[in-house]
Amino acid sequence: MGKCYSAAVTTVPTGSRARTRQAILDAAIEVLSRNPAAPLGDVAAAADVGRTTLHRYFPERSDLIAALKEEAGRRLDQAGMRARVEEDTGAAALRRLCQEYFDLGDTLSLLFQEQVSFEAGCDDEVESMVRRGHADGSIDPELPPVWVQSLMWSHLYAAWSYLAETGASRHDTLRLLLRCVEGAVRPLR
Amino acid sequence: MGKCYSAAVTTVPTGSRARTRQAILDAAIEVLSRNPAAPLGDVAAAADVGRTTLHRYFPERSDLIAALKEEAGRRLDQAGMRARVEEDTGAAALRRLCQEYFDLGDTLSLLFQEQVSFEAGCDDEVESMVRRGHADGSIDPELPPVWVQSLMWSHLYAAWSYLAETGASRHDTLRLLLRCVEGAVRPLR
DNA sequence: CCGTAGTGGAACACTGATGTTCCATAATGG
DNA sequence: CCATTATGGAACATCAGTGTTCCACTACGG
Repeated sequence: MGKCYSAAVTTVPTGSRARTRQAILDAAIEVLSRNPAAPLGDVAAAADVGRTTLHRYFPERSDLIAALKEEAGRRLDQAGMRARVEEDTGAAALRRLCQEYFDLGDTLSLLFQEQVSFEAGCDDEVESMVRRGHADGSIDPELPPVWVQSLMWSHLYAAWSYLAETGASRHDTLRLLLRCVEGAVRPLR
Repeated sequence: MGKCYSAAVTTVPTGSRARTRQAILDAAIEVLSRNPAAPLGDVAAAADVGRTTLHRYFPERSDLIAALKEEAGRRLDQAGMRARVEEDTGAAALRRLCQEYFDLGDTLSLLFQEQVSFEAGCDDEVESMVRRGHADGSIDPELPPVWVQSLMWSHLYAAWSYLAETGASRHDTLRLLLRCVEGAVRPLR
């Protein structure tokens, strides 16, 4: 909000354009995360813009989807950065990554609903994180990196749906999430 | 397959009708589990029937969906029966339940894709199973039953997507699944 | 105060999915 | 072998979402 882009030389959004564009993207994330087949009119309404305007920014639905993937990818990357996955034990890093992803909220739901494959997320870093966990004994060596990744996403999904179903607090849900991921990946004894 | 219904008095499927109907349902599960928005023509094609025939059995799309929910619910129930969730420790029962659900295959994917809420599954039995686990020390009492249920589903999702992504063997995937559910729910020490 | 950028609304053509009707063709059972 | 039953295909009207065009309105900066 209120972020001010210094005008670039190329055809880059002036203040107002950027704001509208962002409003549309935010609305799209919110609406399409609940129903991936929602009509564009609904997105426009949620963004508080006319359908015409939406088409002005994203001529075709696929353009919007593409921009959405990009946006989600960006947020995912940022979350990955914040988690500093290369520090500490593998399990501790995984814990931080889960927390950061958890905080993404609707963006997360979008990733589940749409086909935005999770490969988007920095695959390699996660893999090396898991391998480090294997080595330092914080992650069971029997669990392949890809599996751990799959596991993390599914736990995030669990947490998200638990939140939606029970109306539990974000805080408690996060605790359960981290507690169970920890238990799932650590060596059995 | 080959199940023979004794002709009832009311308008009940004769042999052939039942078979066609079932073929359509099976195809619908397969097709719609991959793309919930797939056109009915695709379902008909997968079932090796004309679109006309499909409409003869399910006049509207919503009718097909309803029948699908019913079918999925039935299979879910059967799986629940087979798991005998009221026997053994809570964790052992949970383990069996996971395995039975895992074996449902496409039906499972359908449950994820469609909005067929998981409440369909025998909620109460699962809850008492978890409570039993709390009591017998095989499931961490800090984990609410609904959370455990959420967790189970998400692990099943993880397993399914892992299978799809990596082409790992069903057997190995199941092992990972059970291993991690076990670790996730058992008391920390 | 005027010009421009950004916008919204109405109207339109187009497309793909849907649901219906009608008819011709197997298959099935008595 | 004939009547019933189940089916597939073609043609059709309908509908919702999409993408486009055009015009009017507003805000804002020079």
